[in-house]
Amino acid sequence: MSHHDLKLGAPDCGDCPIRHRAVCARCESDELKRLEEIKYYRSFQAGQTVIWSGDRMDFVASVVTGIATLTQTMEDGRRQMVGLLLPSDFVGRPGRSAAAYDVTATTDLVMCCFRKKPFEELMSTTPHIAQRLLEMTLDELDAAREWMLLLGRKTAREKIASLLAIIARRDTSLKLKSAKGAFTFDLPLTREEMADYLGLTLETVSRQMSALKRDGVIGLEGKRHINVPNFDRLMEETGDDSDGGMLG
Amino acid sequence: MSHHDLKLGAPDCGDCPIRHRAVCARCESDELKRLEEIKYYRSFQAGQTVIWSGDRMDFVASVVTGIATLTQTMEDGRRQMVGLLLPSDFVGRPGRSAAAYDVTATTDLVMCCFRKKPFEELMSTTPHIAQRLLEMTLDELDAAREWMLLLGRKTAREKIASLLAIIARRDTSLKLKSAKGAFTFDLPLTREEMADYLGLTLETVSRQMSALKRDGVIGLEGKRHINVPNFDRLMEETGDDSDGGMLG
DNA sequence: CGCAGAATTGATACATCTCAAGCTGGGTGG
DNA sequence: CCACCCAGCTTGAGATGTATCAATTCTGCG
Repeated sequence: MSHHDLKLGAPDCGDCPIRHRAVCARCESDELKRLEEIKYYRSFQAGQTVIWSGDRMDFVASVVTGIATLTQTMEDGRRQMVGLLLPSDFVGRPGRSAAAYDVTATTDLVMCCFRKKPFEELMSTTPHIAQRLLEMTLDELDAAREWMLLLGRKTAREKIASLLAIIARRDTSLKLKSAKGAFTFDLPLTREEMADYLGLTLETVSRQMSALKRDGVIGLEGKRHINVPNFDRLMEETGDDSDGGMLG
Repeated sequence: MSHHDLKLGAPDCGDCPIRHRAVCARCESDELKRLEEIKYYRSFQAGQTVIWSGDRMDFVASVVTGIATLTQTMEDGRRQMVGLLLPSDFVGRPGRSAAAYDVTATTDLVMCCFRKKPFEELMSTTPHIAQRLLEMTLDELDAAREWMLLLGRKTAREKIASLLAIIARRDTSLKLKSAKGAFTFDLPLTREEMADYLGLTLETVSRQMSALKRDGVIGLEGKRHINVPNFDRLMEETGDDSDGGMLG
């Protein structure tokens, strides 16, 4: 364990910022207590690898703060991001001993880890964890299918617009939003990471970002700070249905 | 309900060909009994739509025999397949009232349907169903991520080879296989459906099929009957790691 | 100041798409 | 039983979007 990968005394679940959205969301206080016994925090610096595909993985975890990515790499180096993990998202698969993907911290990252064995035992005895995990997994599957449409059928411009909309929407659901109008956020990804998310090259990402700026869809301050004068305009560029598709 | 969409008296779960792989795989006989009370069979002809995206969906179901697809369609008609449902696969999401995707029978299809409300109640009381559904959903998520790599980074030739390998492998896991060597199967998809799966046009699919035939990777008898003289050769064309990635 | 990583921009190559013209095989009606 | 028909498929020629290769230009930081 390097000094960049710190195991920390974990704070109380009661104070946890993701308490109500993570895999533990539905737990009663006695269940929470049992989780606390098997949990520990780990921190990673931006750019650090959390785990390599194929490595033994003896824990599962929730992202507490920061952003991590799941990527697959082909033998010749082609890379595709297959997961973007935000606070409260879950990493690892109960019942699997090796990591299936590379997990990387793209920002400074704090994870709440559970030793896998006891976590699995806990899962089989307390339905609340399994229920919540099922719900989260179904949500991820829906997101993956949306992503497949993007990868298979959208143009480069639509892909960029879609990614910006996804990040903007997430940010907006946390912070408050100036109704309907302009707002602002920071890109948590480099151009190359955006390219890996979208199935493009970083040059194409750069060109399309410039094009969206030239056309007034977005504004750029520095490389990472984006402002969107008109969210509806951005949405038009994504190619998606206007009504966000109510799934109930 | 048209005469092509028949509701049938459902046979006994004991005789069910997917009993050991479907969502009911882990159920005890008393749980099975309760499932039997809320289940009914429906049949569809090849080409029929099971349900349209956005429609009210008051059941969930398992595919018993045949093949169905999930597809998303953009306003201008671009289509992307996001799921390929084989016998024992599950359709529908507990806790959601509307279908999120178009579901279509690509072959004649028999589904074992459960009324959604009672199914959800059953799920919350019997952990075996939820456990199995979680496992199946995690498998689907892995498959979706594999698919994302295909869509984002593989060439047309690699996409075709990958799809053929997937179908071949599935067929082989059912039927017996002539060890390592040549074998044979039927494509359950039209060229257009293959294109929708792979994020290509049907012309590109056709050209690459011809190229793989010319290069001796596959043989074609008619349009749909494929034979693979050397499975390893086909695998080399997929671009995937040689060792099938042990996930344990 | 000046270096290094990140990003932009340009010129060209190439894979796939698009549009268009035939082919093929299985089913149907005369 | 044959001719026709039509959906599914193949093949061709040319257009186009994105990748590739190659310079620059930013930006933050030691």
